[in-house]
Amino acid sequence: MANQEDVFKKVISHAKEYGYVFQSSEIYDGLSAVYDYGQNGAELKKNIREYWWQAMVQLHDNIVGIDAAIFMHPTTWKASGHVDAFNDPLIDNKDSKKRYRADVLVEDYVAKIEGKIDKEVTKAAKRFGEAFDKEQFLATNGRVKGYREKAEAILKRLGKSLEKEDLADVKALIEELEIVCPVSGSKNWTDVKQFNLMFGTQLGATAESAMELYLRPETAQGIFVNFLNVQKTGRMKIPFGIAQTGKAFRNEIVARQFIFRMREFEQMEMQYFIKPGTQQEWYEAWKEKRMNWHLSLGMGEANYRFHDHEKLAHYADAACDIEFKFPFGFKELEGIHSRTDFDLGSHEKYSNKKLQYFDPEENKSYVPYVLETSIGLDRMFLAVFSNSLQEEELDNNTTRTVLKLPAVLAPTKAAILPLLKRDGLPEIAQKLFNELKWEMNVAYDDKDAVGRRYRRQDAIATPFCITVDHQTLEDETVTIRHRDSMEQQRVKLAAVKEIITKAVALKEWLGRV
RNA sequence: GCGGGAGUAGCUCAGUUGGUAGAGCGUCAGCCUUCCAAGCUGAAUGUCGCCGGUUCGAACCCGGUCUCCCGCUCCA
Repeated sequence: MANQEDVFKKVISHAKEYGYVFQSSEIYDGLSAVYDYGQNGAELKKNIREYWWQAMVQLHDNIVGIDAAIFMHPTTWKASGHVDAFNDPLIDNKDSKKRYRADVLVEDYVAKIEGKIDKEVTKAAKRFGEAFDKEQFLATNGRVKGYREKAEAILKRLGKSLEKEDLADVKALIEELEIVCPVSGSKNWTDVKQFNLMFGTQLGATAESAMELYLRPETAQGIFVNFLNVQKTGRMKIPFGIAQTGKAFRNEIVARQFIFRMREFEQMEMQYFIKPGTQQEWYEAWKEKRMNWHLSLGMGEANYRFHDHEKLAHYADAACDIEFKFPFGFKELEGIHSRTDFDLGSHEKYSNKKLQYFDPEENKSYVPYVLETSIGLDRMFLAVFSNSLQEEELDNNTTRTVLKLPAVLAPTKAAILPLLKRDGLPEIAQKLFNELKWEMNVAYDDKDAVGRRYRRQDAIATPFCITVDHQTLEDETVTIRHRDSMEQQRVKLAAVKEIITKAVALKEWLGRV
C-alpha cells in the first residue's frame, strides 16, 4: 500500500464491499456526511459500545449508565453555552478564499489598537521614569484617549450587532474599519453568514404551538441535568460516575473523511463527579485508565498519543485528547476534560434548582467538579477498522486481505466449515453450528474449496474457523484455524465451545491491562 | 463555502476522432476436490451519478446539479 490516500481508499471500499459501512440513502445519490452501518458494521459497532460500557459501568461499582433523550429543553443549551458558542458569524475573503470568524476579525483589529496604547504607555513610562502614573496617563493623554474611545465604540457596536443578529452591520463595520485579509491583503469580502452548528427542529404538530428545539450537539448535558436524579435514586457517593452512549448531531460546515466527522454521530461519555480540588489527580487517573482501555485491544502503543489542549474550552481547566494514528494521520479519538463546576453551576443558575451534593465527611454541600471522558464511537470504529485491514504477502506468492479485528470485537466469532459437502461432514458441522449459535455469532459455509472459505472469513474478520474433516468421523476432533497466524490446532469437538468462548471473553482482553 | 481530482457491474478499472458497454476479481447454481482465494460448466447484474442542451446519434462534447476524496477553513 503506497501512500496514505490509497490506504484510506482501500479502507472505504472494503467497508462497503463487506457490509460494514454504506453511504446513507445511496440509491438517491447519498446524503453528505451521513453513513449507515451494514450487517457487519452494526455488529462491530455494537461490540465496541459494549466493550466500553462493560469497562466503564460493569467493572466500576461507582459508575452507572443512563440513556437520556436526544430532545432536551431549549434552556439546556443556553446553560451549556452552546447557543452562544455554537453560533459563528463567518466571512470569506474573495481573493484569498480564506474564511474567518467575522467577530474575531474585528476583535483582532481592536487588539491592534490596544497594542498602540501599550506602545504609548511604554514610551511615556520611559520618558517620565519614576514619576510615571499609568492610570493618570491613560485618563489624560489625548492620543491614548482617542484610541480607547475608538476601541470601545467598535466593540460596543459589534456586540450590539451580534446580539441583534444584524450581520449586515457586522460587514459594514469590517468595511468601515478597512480591515484587510491577512493573507491576500485585500478588502474584497463576502457577506457575513451565520453558521449555527446545532440542528433545529420543532416539538409540537402545529406551527403556533410548536416549540423550537435543538437536536443535542453533545450527550453530556443529558447526564448533567440528571445528576441529582441519579445521585439520589442510586444512593451515589462522591466520587461517582454517570456513563452514557448515544447519538449527537452537529451541522458541521465541512464534514469529511468518511465516518471520522459526520453530522450524526454517536458518543460514549462518562462524567465523573468529584470533590472540588481533586480534579488534577482524577484527571491523571482517568488519562491512564482510558489509555489502558485502548491498549487492551492490542492495536499497538505507537498508534496512540496524548495531545494537551493549549486553548481550553469555556468550561475546562485542563483538557487533552487521546489521538490515534488514522490513515490520514494522528487525529482526536477521545477527549479527557476537567470541566470544573461549570456545567452543574450553570444549570443551577438557569434552572434555579440546587444541584449540590452533601458531603458527610466535610459536613457541607457543594457543587461537584466534573471529570469527563468522551469518545466518538464512530471514530473508534474507524480506528479499529482501518488499523485492522491488512494485506499480507504469503509464501506462495499470493496476497491475502485480512481484517484483523480484535477477536472480542469481531462481528462473527467463528465459522463452521465441513471440509467436503459429503460423507456426513455437513451434518456434524451443522450440529456444532446449532450448538454454538446460542453462545455467539457463528457462520456456516460449505460452498467452494475450504481455502477460499478461509479467505472469505479473513475479509470479514472472523477470528476462528472450525473445520470438520474425515478424522472427525474417527475420533471426534476438529481443527481450529486462527485468522492471524493461519495456523491450525486439532481439538476435541466437545472442547470447541469453551476454547472460543474464552478467546473472545472480556476478561481475556480487558483483564490484560 | 472556495480550489483541485473523481463518479461506468458488489469491488478495481478499460472504453479510440461521438455510432447503442467490456475485463479481472467477486456473487449465484452445479460438477470436481481430504486444508489456505488461481480446476470445469453455466448464470445473473449497468437508465455509464442525476437533469437538461448540442447532434441523425452522447458513457464520450456543453451547462447545471448531487455525491465522494484531497487542500484551505472550522472543529467543545
